[in-house]
Amino acid sequence: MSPPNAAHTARERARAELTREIKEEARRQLADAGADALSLRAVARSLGMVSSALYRYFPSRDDLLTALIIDAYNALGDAVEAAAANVAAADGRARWVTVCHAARDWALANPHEYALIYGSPVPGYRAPEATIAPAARLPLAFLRVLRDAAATGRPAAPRPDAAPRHDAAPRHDAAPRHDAAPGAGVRERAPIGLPLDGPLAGQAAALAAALDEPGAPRLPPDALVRAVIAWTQLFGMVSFELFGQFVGSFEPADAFFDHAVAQMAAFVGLR
Amino acid sequence: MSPPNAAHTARERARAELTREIKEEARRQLADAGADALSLRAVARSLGMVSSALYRYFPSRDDLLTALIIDAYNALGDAVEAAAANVAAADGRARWVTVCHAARDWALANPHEYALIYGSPVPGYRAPEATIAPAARLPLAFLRVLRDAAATGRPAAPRPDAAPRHDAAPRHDAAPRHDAAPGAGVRERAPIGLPLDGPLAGQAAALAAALDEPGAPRLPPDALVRAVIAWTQLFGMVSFELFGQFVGSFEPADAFFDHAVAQMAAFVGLR
DNA sequence: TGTACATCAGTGAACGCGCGTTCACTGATGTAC
DNA sequence: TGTACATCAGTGAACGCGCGTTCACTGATGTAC
Repeated sequence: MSPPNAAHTARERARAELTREIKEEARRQLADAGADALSLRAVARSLGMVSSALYRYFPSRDDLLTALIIDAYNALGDAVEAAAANVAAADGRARWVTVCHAARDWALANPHEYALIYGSPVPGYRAPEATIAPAARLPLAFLRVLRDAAATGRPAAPRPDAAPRHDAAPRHDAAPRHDAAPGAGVRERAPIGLPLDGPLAGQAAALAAALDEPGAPRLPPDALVRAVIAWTQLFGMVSFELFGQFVGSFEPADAFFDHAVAQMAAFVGLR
Repeated sequence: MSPPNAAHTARERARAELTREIKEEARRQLADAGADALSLRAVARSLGMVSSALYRYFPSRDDLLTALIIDAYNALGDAVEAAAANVAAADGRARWVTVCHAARDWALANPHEYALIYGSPVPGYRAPEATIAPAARLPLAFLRVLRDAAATGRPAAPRPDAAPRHDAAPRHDAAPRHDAAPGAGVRERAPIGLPLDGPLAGQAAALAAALDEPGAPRLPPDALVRAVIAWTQLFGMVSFELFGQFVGSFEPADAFFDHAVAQMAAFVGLR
């Protein structure tokens, strides 16, 4: 017997295959001309079909877009989670660096899919609920790095903002990293630093509670805020790089990115 | 006699007026449907003209887009420079905060123009050279804040990453800020912190040299890199806020933004 | 101040294009008995 | 194993739409003498 949820009949296999091919071709067109230029007719043409045939697979252009968006979030989520899995949980800093690079690498390799999910919204398109969970995978992966480091690593020194040891900024290569100082970890709470004031403290506490997972320690609100700051920083950099704001300054941006990621690691308390 | 460069004849006045009106209407359509949906025909229709008449003012759709992009960069540049001018040069931290808020305010008030210049590139559109100078105004304004603070302010304490004093994150309001600690300034160079490694040090030094202005002290490469990191951070946050990535977490983002700006101020050495 | 000519703004029709979506249809694949 | 019917994929034509751009034109505004 074939695997449980697999398609059995020729029809089902053909359908799954063609659905995949349609999305592939659509992604190719995305890369050529951007999301707004994505056209059902052009996709159908490339596949040697008549445009109306696509309606057997996606009820409308927006549904195809939604599928691409979900796929993109999942591809990025896969990349980041796989990267995190390659580094020991206790080695928070190395894991952080690896995960940041995985996100950037994916974005550079798939610039139009990146633009689709992190660029300006497609006019007239409203993202449905189904995109929320895949979209959350990346930020959750980042938080997990912090949480794991806090749970398994050695607590960091009391001065969170003090300079990390003088080492070269991490090289960016494919090999998994296990070369950071053993026992590096995340501090449990920032003893020094800007305190969270009124409304932010409330938002952060609520979000931390919403992110509770059974068995895992709750992230301190301060750490959560720092993580979100780092998250925005990461995507600010990637967007600038991809969308051309670095032209004439830090381009190529590899060295800048390495350095900024190291700074961020210190900022979120990983050392 | 009328002012030197003013239009004299009725024709010239009418032309200037209509050019302005076309751009205004185009901006309105931008706000409705985004850059890709910007249509010469729709603009003409709204103005009660025939579409071909627009070609007397802009030789093509792309030229109209370019004009909007340049206007947007200049509007943002105006907003930021005006904000900076409202705070004493020596009060680096207050000036930094003000300038960051001015940028965010402009973006929130003009989301589609923001998307036009800081969002995903419009497919098929290649920004001409004429956009470079207006685009540089904002980063230059930020650097000027640092430079002025370094030149006129009191040098900061030796521990750059140490916590600033425990004050509430700055409130975000329209009034110019003069309430920060007198004599606050920027440190001349980060005595502690991640050093710049090979390629980055070279890039940063070259960029610092390229930014030289007669009479002004050259920014240390380390400070320049920190400033650029802060710049990407700022626009990462604004983009996330505008493009909807904060939905369900730090929304509204005011408190988060205030806090992050304060952290950034510390990061770039302003206190 | 008046006239003759040049410049320019705006018109209206047209070209050629591509789009998303609907619909009645044909023929192949799958299912129940 | 064979037959009758239901399901589904893909076709081809059509609807109605909007777009950017070109072109010959009319009539108003500006300029030189």
